[in-house]
Amino acid sequence: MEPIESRTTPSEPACLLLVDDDATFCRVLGLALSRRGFTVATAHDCAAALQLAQGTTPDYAVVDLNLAGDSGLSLIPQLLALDSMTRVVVLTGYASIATAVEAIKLGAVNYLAKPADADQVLAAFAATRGNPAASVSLRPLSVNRLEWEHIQRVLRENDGNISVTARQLGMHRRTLQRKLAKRPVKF
Amino acid sequence: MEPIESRTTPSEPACLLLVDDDATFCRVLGLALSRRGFTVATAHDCAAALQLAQGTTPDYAVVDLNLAGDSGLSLIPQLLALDSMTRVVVLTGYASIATAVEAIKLGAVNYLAKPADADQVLAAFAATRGNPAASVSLRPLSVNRLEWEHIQRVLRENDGNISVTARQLGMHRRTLQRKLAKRPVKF
DNA sequence: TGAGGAATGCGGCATATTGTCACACTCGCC
DNA sequence: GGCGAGTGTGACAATATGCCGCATTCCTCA
Repeated sequence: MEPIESRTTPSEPACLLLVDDDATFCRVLGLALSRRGFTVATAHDCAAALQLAQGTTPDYAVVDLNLAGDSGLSLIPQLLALDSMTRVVVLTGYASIATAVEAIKLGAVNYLAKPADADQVLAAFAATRGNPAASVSLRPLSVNRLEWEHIQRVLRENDGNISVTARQLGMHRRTLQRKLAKRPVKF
Repeated sequence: MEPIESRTTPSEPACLLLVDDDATFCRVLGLALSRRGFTVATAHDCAAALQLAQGTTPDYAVVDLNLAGDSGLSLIPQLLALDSMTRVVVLTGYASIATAVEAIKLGAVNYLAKPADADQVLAAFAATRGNPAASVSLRPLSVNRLEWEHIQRVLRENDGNISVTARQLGMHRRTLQRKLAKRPVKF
């Protein structure tokens, strides 16, 4: 009901660190976030992320888990060591309850599964203990839309390999083919 | 690989509170845990659980989420208020990342999805920051799993209102009911 | 050069899921 | 009491899916 509260102050734009090894994803989400008033810095691996964070400690951070090399999980305490006030949300395409539990224990304020848009990320930042509804997005994705996004994302990660994707997604290859054949993405 | 470390001391049996509205489940898991050296007390709702905890503050607690009436989620801070040293593990048949995040934020040390046996529960108690007992899978969610997570999240946002949730999800109410009635976790 | 191995595209079913309608019931409310 | 909204359930047709098979292409490797 209430509008999403922006945590940015107009006089002083909040600094946000975006860590994801997918350059395209970084660009798209980064642009969306900067349009919402954040000063966005992006990094594609842990080392670069830390270097950026040491330069200007970010107020917010969005980190992917499956970075090349080590896990983004280890980045959480490192960022918090630099500034314990940083609000870190984990955003990953390889979501699992186990890593979610770990991420929160390590100090992340929230945990999102891709696909997620900028508004969902903002809502995730706003989440506080005892106020779970903070992750409320005004319009949740329809299950079909969500499925489509997810399929596209995993397919891309597998370089378009339909067989592997179908296996990972727990569906039959024939079924995946048929879903992909249907161009119209249902609302 | 390494053997599960029991946290019970043989000289002084640890007290464990088991909260689940399923009487049969309580009996089976309770028996298994008591055989492993715990003094087990069981409760089927929040009120009874709190009453027991006020009598003898438990060292460990296993709480289900979907108790009749209010959520077991609210039980976590209440138990910790009585004794902040209590190690609380959430064990639910309707596991989702959203509730897992909430549970950990509220102070639970771990979060398990049913079905889980006594040994898994013990391992969950032993889990500490940086030493995740749970296996971290680096695999994308199956579409079914993703759908389930999404449904649970939206359903929670709507305070369990099935009709509204179905509309937001773009699926028929009847279909949502059938999905919810079905076995919750599919790989 | 030819034999695996893996992916792909597609047809055809049997089975499972879903959409749709209908009906009864419970609440909270005016 | 009547109204609107939500819920649980059954029945049935329309789709979707799982699962087979087969032909084809593209690799790799001996």
